[in-house]
Amino acid sequence: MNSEIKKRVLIVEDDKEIRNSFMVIVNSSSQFSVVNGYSSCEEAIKHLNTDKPDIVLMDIELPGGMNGIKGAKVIKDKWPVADVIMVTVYEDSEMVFEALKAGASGYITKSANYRELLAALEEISKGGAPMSSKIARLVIDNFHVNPNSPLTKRETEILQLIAEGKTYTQISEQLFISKETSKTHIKNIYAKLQVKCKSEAIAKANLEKLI
Amino acid sequence: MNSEIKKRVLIVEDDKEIRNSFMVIVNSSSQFSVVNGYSSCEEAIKHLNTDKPDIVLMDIELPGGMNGIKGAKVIKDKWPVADVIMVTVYEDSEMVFEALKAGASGYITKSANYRELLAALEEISKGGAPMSSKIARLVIDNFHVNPNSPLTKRETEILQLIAEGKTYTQISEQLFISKETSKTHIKNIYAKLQVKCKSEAIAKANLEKLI
DNA sequence: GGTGGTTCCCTCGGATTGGGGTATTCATTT
DNA sequence: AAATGAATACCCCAATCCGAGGGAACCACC
Repeated sequence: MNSEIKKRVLIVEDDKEIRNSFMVIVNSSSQFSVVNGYSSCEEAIKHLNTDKPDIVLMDIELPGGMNGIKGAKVIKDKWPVADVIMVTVYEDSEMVFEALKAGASGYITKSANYRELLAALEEISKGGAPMSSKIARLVIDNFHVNPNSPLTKRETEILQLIAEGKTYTQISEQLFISKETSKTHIKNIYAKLQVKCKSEAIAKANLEKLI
Repeated sequence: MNSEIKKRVLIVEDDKEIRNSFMVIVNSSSQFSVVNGYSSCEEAIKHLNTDKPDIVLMDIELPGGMNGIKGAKVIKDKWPVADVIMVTVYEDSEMVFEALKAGASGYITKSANYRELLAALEEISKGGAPMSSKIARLVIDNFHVNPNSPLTKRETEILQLIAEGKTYTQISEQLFISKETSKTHIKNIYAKLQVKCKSEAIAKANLEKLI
């Protein structure tokens, strides 16, 4: 394959050994080539316009001012065409979701061998989202709504409308019921969720995936 | 491998040919065996307690009263230990998310050959979430927040609090600003999003992934 | 016949909301 | 030096929304 059309890979990783190891692996491929490697996000961000990466391998646990999450956000902001793959030692649930929100499209561990690393690059190149089984399941499970909701169908329906910020009046209009009925339902929701205002109800509903 | 510890696979698929083909493939594996195959969710649900499936292969486009989405919901409700894999011809975005919300843990196409089908079963057995590259990316992209938000940092922060149902007063207390300042920010948010109440703001924010 | 879900009604006062202005400070940009 | 954008703060005002307290009817499913 001609080097002109090789995908440009940028590596941000503070551990020099890992960084070099990743560089060697990536450069060994006919499809990818490393355009640069940095030990901090700040440096990487400075040279985005000249590095022009297609793919960024971003360490999450970075020393100094900017961690990988924030780094991914800035990079996606300044150079949106790049696909970001997070590289981490932990598969911590909270961190995964923060990284995804920040714009990451893949998630691999530092223990990845050359096969896994190249597979991830290939996967993201063809429009996929490389990640481990565990993380895939984590992400998918995050969509599941709680099947053990204490709320009735109608109450859930109304809770959804509350989540959209609808007022009593709007809810009653939308569901073709009286305003008083909406209020009754909401009172029952409050009792079941043990909350005392819309705010708390929505917060609790999101927490327990009731909607 | 002893048949006693084979994973019990249930197939719900109205097309007899596909159903039989899937049955043969699954039974050819040493790890899995088909406990039953039905052409409708209703039938499958009736026999859940005797079929005791570990994995359910569920067709989405099912004729009659109950489609696969609703079917998955009921099955996860009545037999929660089962992992549900949706089987479909389309990779329609809306349908994917509905299926995931309903409790599905995997998503494969009907065009899957025996390798792909068995790979999906193995993947879900080891706690993963089998899906195509395209769907993985769809799901991951769904987490990304819009980097082109018209809102400032502070406004986004306040919008998040509104989404939690907080009132002006609560917001001002939490951010250590005056109540009037919260109002000013919210007025600006309304102007930028072209909405005129909290409800619409939240709905629009969710739609455009502003938070 | 009971239970649970959904519907409807009443009263009440205090808090919240949204719309209209204006203004200061600070940092960045031009 | 001027301008812009962001964040902060204050004023007035009317509408309504909210949460809490009751009671009650209808229907479907056990």
